[in-house]
Amino acid sequence: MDRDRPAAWRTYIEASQRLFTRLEDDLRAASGLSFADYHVLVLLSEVPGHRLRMGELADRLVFSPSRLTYQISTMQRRGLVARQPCPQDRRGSEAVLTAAGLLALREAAPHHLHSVRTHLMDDLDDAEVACLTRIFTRLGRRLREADGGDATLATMPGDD
Amino acid sequence: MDRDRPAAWRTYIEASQRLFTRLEDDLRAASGLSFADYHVLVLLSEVPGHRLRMGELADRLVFSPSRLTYQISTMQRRGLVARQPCPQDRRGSEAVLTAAGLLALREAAPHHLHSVRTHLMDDLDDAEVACLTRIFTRLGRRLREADGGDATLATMPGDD
DNA sequence: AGCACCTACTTAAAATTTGAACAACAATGT
DNA sequence: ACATTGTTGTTCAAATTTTAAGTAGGTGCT
Repeated sequence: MDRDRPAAWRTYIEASQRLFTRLEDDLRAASGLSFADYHVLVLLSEVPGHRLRMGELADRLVFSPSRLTYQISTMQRRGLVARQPCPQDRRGSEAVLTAAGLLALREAAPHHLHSVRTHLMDDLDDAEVACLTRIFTRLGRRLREADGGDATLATMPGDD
Repeated sequence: MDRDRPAAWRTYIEASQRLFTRLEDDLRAASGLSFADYHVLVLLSEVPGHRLRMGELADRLVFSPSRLTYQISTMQRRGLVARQPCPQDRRGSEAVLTAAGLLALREAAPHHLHSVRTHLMDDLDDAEVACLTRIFTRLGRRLREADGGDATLATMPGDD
């Protein structure tokens, strides 16, 4: 079984790549939103006040700070979000969901969810969904922890 | 259970993003290769003659043609691959693995595999690996079919 | 207060990716 | 042979992303 693990990894990464590409194409065609746009809107819509600090948003999106700056700037130009100075900390700013942004999300969500169902979920039985959730919940938790704490790769075994 | 499926999807995509970022950082630190570089080297190393047509390589990498052109150009500059005209079809060219490229791969592989084990595989039990493989093998097959024959070929039971 | 050092975000320049247009060739029909 | 259409890969400009500085606030120490 141990020899199958590299194969498992490659299967996973290639199919994921294809899936992301496909879902992004669908989303863009249906709503004009990129994947990143959509995720920003979802995250903001879920949070009280519909606003998040830039840094917090970057963490959740797994984006670099400057990438988020650019991302929010373009969304701001399109009226999907606004940028406001943070009251507590005058260094910071917050991204705030606008009415137009919320509307765009409400418009796009059903298409996107349908797309996710079609391309991924409908093909999975309940046990597989459970397994997927379990694996990636655990993985996500571990990686988030590692990002904060000691992240170094353990010593290399001299295997070849 | 149906309400958990969007959550499952988001868990999966966020953890995947973190994982890819992490593995790429490790790979780059250990070998100076990007994820794309590494993947190109792996694909070429596995194929007879260590050469692939540009189009074929692009398909397997899930890259656009022009992105592959750029990717191969940079690898060519670094001596990891060479570009040769295709004998059968004078329109085409092939990417060929060089000795230096093969060496770079042999050098990088153990680090990378160790990284994959550390960040993903060691955390999964056998049942989870099996589940992961099953899900993404099926998904990959379905998406490849969808990408190719839009209407007529999609429903054909392909013999591979 | 004054000063060294963080932190949060932005900006600027370089690298990468995309998308449309292109050139070279192959395949097909006349 | 010759025009017609489809493939294969490249090129160029524009959009996106990364990397490296820069800016403006905060924090803590004396």
